[in-house]
Amino acid sequence: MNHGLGEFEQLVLLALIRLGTEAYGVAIRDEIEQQTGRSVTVGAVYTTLLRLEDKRLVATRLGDPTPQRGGRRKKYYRPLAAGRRELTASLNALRSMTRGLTPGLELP
Amino acid sequence: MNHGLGEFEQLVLLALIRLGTEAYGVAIRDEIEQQTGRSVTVGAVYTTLLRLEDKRLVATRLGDPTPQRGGRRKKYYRPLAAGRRELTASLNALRSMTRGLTPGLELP
DNA sequence: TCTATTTCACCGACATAGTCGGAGAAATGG
DNA sequence: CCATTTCTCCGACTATGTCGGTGAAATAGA
Repeated sequence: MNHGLGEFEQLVLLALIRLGTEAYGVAIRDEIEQQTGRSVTVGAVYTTLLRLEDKRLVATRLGDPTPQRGGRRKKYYRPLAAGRRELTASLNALRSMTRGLTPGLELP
Repeated sequence: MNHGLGEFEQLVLLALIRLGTEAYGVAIRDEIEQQTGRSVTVGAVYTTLLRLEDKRLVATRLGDPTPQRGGRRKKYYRPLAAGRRELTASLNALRSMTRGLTPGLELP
């Protein structure tokens, strides 16, 4: 029986939600770096995305080539209902565990 | 180069903080089960605790035998400064990523 | 005392998640 | 066409997560 999502899986899922229709590999990497300040390689992102897809937590659609040098077709990712549910469950677990703790630790 | 804490490591660290001076194997397991509703084996807890100790994120002290049947000596765990720092960093990353999202996802 | 029973700590083995470097597919500009 | 850019994905390895089970103390009660 499988338990929750790993920490990085959570971050990737959250990036998908933040980016909406513009969520593809490189943008996801950038979003996580921007928001968390920690450096991330695209490779790590794609591997995680692949696994989330295997688990049917995210789905993809292909975009059109963009009119710019190297503008290869992008592959856009979006969370499925199951993915959102898992994410919510993971975050709720943390919320429960942090409830009542000193600010800075508590996840409001 | 190693990045943050895994999800379960976060939960264990949080349980240590919640339990204060009463944090030992079984109590930690129970606390996580109580708060998150998900079932956890003691083995999983001890393995994680061992690894956190290797990484110098937690320290231990031995208690006295308690006056009850089977009241074997407990081993109490407490987070070290480095452990609290790592935990805070992980939680802050999630806070940043959830900021601005619909309630239920956002970690206040 | 000695044995059954309870409470714990920890090991061994395997499954899942995280990380990175680099290969290689498509697209355009010259 | 060929160099260059943007992007996807593979292969290999490390780190985390999980569980079943072993066995060390400790006490209750025969």
